[in-house]
Amino acid sequence: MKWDDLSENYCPVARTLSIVGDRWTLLIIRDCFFGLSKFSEFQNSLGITRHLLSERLKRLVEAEILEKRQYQDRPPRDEYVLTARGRDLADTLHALKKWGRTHMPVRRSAG
Amino acid sequence: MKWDDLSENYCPVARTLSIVGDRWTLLIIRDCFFGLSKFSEFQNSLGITRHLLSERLKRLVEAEILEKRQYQDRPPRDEYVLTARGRDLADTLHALKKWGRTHMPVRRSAG
DNA sequence: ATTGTTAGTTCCCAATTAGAACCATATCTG
DNA sequence: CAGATATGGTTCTAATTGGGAACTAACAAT
Repeated sequence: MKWDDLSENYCPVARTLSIVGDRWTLLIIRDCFFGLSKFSEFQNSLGITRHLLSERLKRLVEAEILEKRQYQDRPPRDEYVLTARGRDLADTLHALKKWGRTHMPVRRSAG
Repeated sequence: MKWDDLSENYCPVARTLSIVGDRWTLLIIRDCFFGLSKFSEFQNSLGITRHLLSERLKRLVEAEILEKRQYQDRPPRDEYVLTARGRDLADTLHALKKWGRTHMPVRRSAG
């Protein structure tokens, strides 16, 4: 199956998943909602390899979910920030959060 | 990264994604909401290989999102139906659907 | 000039996925 | 009963994707 084909699927769930349906993407977007924006911040937060992070960020920029912005000149530094489209994924993240809290509570050791 | 480790993550989004965050799982669950329940129904709907479908269904049963039920004796036939836990993923699917409709509309040919 | 930092890219090996073939159980046809 | 068909898988091999380390580039600090 080619996942890009899903972007033309009749089902809107499938179309959305063609962009955010892989293992890392929604975690990156979650981090954006937490205010992270720099390459190294994502990397430290997620433990993702630079290789994959680079690729995923590129896809998210192409999908106009993130916007790449140079925030300083010397040295040139970019940050990745949510677009309006990206911010609209808040509902999805809230739903995932709610399900996790309800159905996968963390048992924490006493104390 | 071992995705099973995510199930212990402090973040409920990450915990949820440890189960449903791969490429096929949410599409299978979507099909369950549409009323599909048999192995071959999922296979025809998704174009997934039997191998992967088998593996994903097993994981979903282990995660108690689907329940495997024998619905006839001779020949023995099973169906996979959503549990209460599984039905609670409705919000997530609705959020994905809404985003897809809004941000990835299908351009259909005229007529 | 050397070291450090950020943001990547390249390379190679491991793990996952795809696709086809195979197997088990049971029904149907004759 | 033999042979064909259907469902629900498992097994095998090849291709794709992911992981991890090393390398590169631009610049700052010392």
